[in-house]
Amino acid sequence: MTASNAPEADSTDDLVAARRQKLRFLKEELGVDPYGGRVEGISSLKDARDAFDESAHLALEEDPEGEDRRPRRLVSGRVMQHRDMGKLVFMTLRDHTGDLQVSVSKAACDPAIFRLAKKLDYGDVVVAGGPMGRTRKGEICVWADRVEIHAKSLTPPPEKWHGLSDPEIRFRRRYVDLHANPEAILALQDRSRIVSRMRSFMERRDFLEVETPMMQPMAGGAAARPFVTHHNTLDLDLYLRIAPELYLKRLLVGGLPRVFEINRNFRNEGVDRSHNPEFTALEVYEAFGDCWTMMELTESMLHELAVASAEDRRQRGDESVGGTADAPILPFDGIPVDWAKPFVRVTYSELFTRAHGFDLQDEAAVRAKAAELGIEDAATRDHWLLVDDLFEREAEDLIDPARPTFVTGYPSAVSPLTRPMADQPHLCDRWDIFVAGMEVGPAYTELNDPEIQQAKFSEQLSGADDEAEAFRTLDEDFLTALRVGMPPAGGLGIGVDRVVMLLTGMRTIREVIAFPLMRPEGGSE
RNA sequence: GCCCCCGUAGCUCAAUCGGCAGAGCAGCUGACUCUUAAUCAGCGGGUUCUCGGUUCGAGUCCGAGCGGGGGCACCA
Repeated sequence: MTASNAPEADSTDDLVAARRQKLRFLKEELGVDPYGGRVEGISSLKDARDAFDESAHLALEEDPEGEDRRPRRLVSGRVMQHRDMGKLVFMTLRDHTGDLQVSVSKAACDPAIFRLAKKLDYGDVVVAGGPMGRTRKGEICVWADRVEIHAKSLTPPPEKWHGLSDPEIRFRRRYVDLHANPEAILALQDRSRIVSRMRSFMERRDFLEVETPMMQPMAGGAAARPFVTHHNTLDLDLYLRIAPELYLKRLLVGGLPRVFEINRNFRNEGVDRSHNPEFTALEVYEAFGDCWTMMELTESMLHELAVASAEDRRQRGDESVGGTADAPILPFDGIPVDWAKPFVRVTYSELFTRAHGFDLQDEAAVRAKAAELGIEDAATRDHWLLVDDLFEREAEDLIDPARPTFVTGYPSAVSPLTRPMADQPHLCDRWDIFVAGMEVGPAYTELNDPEIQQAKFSEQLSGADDEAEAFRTLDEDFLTALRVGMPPAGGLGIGVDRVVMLLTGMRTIREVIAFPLMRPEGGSE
């Protein structure tokens, strides 16, 4: 790592220098603190706009000498536009609720205030107060007699018309993106609302929210590569969790019959449009339930969330929302996703047969097809693993992307924590829900027989390659817990980020995560 | 990890066949009491991602690296 933290000489310097010059002017000429302080009684820009009173405005128009009944508001925001007309300054402020114009007339305010208003830059954080009125062109605005700067922006902002579109800068400097692109802040507000409704739904169903370890001595509950970290004083390697499952089940053993957790999982895998290395999952366990009670719960919850999101979006004038109040259609990546109940249900084996023309139990046909598709070890690998390969390659594509779809009855071989079906043990009581081509989450009738569980763990370990073996170890304590006795249960995992994508129409997972992972800039070693 | 594409002013983008690196916005100076991407007059602004190569000459061609986008793989 060599030298230069020093800013390089480019035109940024000139732009910053101009702003520093104004900073000095504010301090020395106007005697104001350009970094402000506490302010009481600030209205959001939306509330201020809503407070505008047409009759009070008109009354004053007709009789300028009469009583001014216009409501006064104090607002704050970032300067997004600034038009200096000489003795009249117009600026547009932006906050988390939208934009509002502030108009400053030389005749109507203190000379020092007017000098400050003229000197403001795009990006400055200001507070302005005055009566709510209209301009001659009809624009609702604050006719400000109070203007203060509360944070001088030293950094030149993005271009006002085209804005900031370079995804590299958008996600690296999200704080700029969020005020430059109103959709960005909307996505995070929508996310918050969706998660809050999820939580409220689970609480209404009498589930208890819990928090289980994110740092685990063994990374269990899923087959994914974990991140490794280290505890110094204990001299202990720890894994960032890949799933909370094994701990939530311990709580079932302990006697909490309905638990859920909304929190981060970490998987050391590739990054793409629908995968961020840390992602938020809703995980649910219900004693004496099964994957079918989880199906009802999931359908009701997602439907409720979709209805609420559609309503939010309609209210803000989003014309892309279709369908009816109870059966909204929310477009995602060009697909009009229809959230009407009931969602589609289809069995794994039916989809398989439709895709390939033979039954998934027909081992010879499966091996032949796998060989034809060039799948490795088509002759020797486990039949059911090949089945799942074939399923993922062809059968998933047959699911209607415009309808939330439950695919039921997965092979037991790919679901080691799931109870096999009594009448056909090669399949198990598990489903996955797909929406718009994305896997949103699976649910299971959980395995609570410690003997079968132990056998399945061992089987899975023996099939692991060297790399997998390095972090997949048998969780003895979990088996001990099962031997204490876990009630039969239904379990569910939902990818929260993906649900938010679907309900907000955001095409990439990064849009719905405040700070998605980016490789560090100028990354030498 | 693999394949394809991209990286030019603060931002959004041009630059013909390899021939003096440009525009709009923003910035600076000035004018303007009703603007809405305000307008008008004038002025500045570049390591063309980095390093190396080919060439009389490289933003442009070649190689390597860094970063980004898309796809594949990985991902119960």
